Amino acid sequence: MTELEEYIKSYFGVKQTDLEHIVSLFKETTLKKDEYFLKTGQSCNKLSFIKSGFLRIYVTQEDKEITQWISTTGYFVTDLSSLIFETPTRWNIQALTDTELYTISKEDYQKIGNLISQWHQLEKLFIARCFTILEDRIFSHLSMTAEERYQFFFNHNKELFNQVPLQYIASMLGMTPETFSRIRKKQLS
Amino acid sequence: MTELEEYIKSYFGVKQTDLEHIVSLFKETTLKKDEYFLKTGQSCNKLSFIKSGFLRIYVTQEDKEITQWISTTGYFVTDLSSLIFETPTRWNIQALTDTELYTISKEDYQKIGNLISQWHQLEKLFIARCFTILEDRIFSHLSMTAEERYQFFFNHNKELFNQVPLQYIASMLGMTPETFSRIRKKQLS
DNA sequence: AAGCGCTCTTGATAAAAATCAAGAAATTAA
DNA sequence: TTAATTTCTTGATTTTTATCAAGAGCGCTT
Repeated sequence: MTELEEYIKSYFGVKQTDLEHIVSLFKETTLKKDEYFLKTGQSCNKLSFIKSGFLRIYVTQEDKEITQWISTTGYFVTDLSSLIFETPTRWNIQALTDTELYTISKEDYQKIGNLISQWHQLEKLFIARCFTILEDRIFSHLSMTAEERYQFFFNHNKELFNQVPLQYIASMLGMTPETFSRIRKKQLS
Repeated sequence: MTELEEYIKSYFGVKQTDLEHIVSLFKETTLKKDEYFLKTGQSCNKLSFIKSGFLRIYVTQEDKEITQWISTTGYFVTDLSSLIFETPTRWNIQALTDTELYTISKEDYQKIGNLISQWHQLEKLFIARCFTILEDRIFSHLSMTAEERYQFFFNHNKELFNQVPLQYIASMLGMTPETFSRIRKKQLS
């Protein structure tokens, strides 16, 4: 679980004994391609760190799917709102490829707070970071055209473009696959 | 400061002595119309609860202004990212009307954590709530047309429509004032 | 290798939204 | 109250994006 340790250490700088304790609560799990991590209506009862693979967060709305995000190696996946407030989730989270995860249950996750004094502080920082990412995303919708959103996302996530179906990236950027394809053609030439 | 007390009590359910302590750290402040709460590039060093009035959060970009949000009575105003990570803010926050606030400095705010054991836990919940709101907003951009966003926002924030310039609401919903005006005309008839 | 399903591309067309420009309407100031 | 300023509306036009439809490319399976 070196990657997970590295992540927690670098982001949260907890001391070694706490770090080991936290990491020990995560178990290795896997998902086969197309299996679900979470389904609409369920309450999210786990948090996972992605060791390898891709997961797509989406909803189905009137016969079409809207992809909210694609998560991959080195990031966490969960439904924060559902995990924290114990509400039913709106999202489906499905594996786009075979996926390896380090997973902690909600119960164990909640226990950490009792064992490590600064945990809520760290959690706060983690959620605040997620908040900041969303804030940037909203701003991109208020201030950029589809083409600009494409360009910006491409510059920051080149790898993704040859590893997952492009239609999902189109959706998460708020455009149709056709528009995505036309913009892409322009950028390539 | 009854409103502020009510808010903290109902959202965070802290015990009475803690509640009084927290509230005592807030000071009454005011802003005249058009004065700034925060300006682009500054580090946000305060958190305020709005007693009365309206504040607009916006940025200037290539000669035009993009409004990110309008905050009003009964809500908090700050730049969370800047407050927590001590980074320079991208936003301007300006009073749209004369405004009364209950304001706590970053220093005092940070002190609460040392004095009230569950504070970070409560902070976490607060930020998670903000996260959820942004998540909904992104989803509205991925799944709704300008007209649908108008309708949805109108249904949930009717009051705002006759209290602040509509161009700002247009901008925060991601459309031009002209488009906003045309949609509005349709909805009125 | 042929057939199937899925993804991506392309073209034609329609719809949505932005832009530009002018003028009302409403607010604020003199 | 009138003038000045700001905000909102309207129309004409352009640009952007979505929709619809068809076909190309590609990997899988058998």
